[in-house]
Amino acid sequence: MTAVATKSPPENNLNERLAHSGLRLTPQRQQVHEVLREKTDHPTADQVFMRAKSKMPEISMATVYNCLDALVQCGLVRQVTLDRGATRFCPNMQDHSHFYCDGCGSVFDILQTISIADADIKLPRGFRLKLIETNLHGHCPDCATKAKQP
Amino acid sequence: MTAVATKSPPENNLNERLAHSGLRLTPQRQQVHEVLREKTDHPTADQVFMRAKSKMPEISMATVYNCLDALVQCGLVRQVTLDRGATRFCPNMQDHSHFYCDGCGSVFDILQTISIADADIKLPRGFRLKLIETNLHGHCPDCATKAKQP
DNA sequence: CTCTCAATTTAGAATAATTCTAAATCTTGA
DNA sequence: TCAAGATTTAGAATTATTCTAAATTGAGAG
Repeated sequence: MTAVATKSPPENNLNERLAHSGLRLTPQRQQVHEVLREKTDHPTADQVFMRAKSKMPEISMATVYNCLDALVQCGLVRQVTLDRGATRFCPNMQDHSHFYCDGCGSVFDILQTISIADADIKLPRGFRLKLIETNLHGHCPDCATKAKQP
Repeated sequence: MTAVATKSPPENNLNERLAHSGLRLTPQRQQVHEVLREKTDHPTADQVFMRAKSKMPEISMATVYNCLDALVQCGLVRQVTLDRGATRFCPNMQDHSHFYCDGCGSVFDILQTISIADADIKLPRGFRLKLIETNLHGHCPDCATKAKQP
């Protein structure tokens, strides 16, 4: 459902969203947000740290975690936990799911997904459903080929 | 799809499944499997370790991880990663999903789910889909109530 | 404009989760 | 009975995340 989400305004959106959650717009939060939007390859906190650091050398790991948490809290970033490894972060808030390759661990964006409306999930009384996270597991083309003729 | 999974035979199933993946049945693997079936509350590796240890005091953490990996590999146990915390383990292989409360972090089993067939996910050429993991996020009844009047 | 307060950032220590290592033990099949 | 390979073990090592306390920042009051 939900036709194409209202095109998210570029950057000013950030300030608004933060404010709405009672958070301030800081250069660090801006930087972290930018890093995520620049390359949407589901980086880990550590990768975000390194990328942000190249632009803003004094930024610290703790701040990166703080910023990521702030962005998640105000709904601009999603956390993606697919396996035992580090959590990844995704700035795409449009409905989409992730394909995780059990072979090589790569993550692929899959635009198709299952919306809350379509799913028609019936929860016990009192539960408030906010988000359905759909993770697809299997083999990517490369690993699927390798698996056939080892 | 897949009508009710063939009722899994009690324990002998374990040997069969392990063998099928070229793995041996060991007392430790048996114990870990038992621990998981005893209380299906999605324990972390550490919790499994403690429970197994109470029955088999010499078992080590490394072995617990080994056993869990073996059980996952041969399809008797599912890994559940819902947040930044430790991975949880679930011995219920029937289709079901997990509800994760963003408020208190509790995990609830939700029997309803979306099967591969129902979802009708269209993947790019070459991808092999093995499993759809559906994680529901939101607030459990307790936390939903608290959120209303803070 | 200056002061104060609360929010935020920072470095580094601390903790938690997971993996690795090398030696000991066990199992299986020849 | 033996050899080879699988498995377990303790503990070290690594990785991921959180915590702490001090320094910095920015907004609003006066």
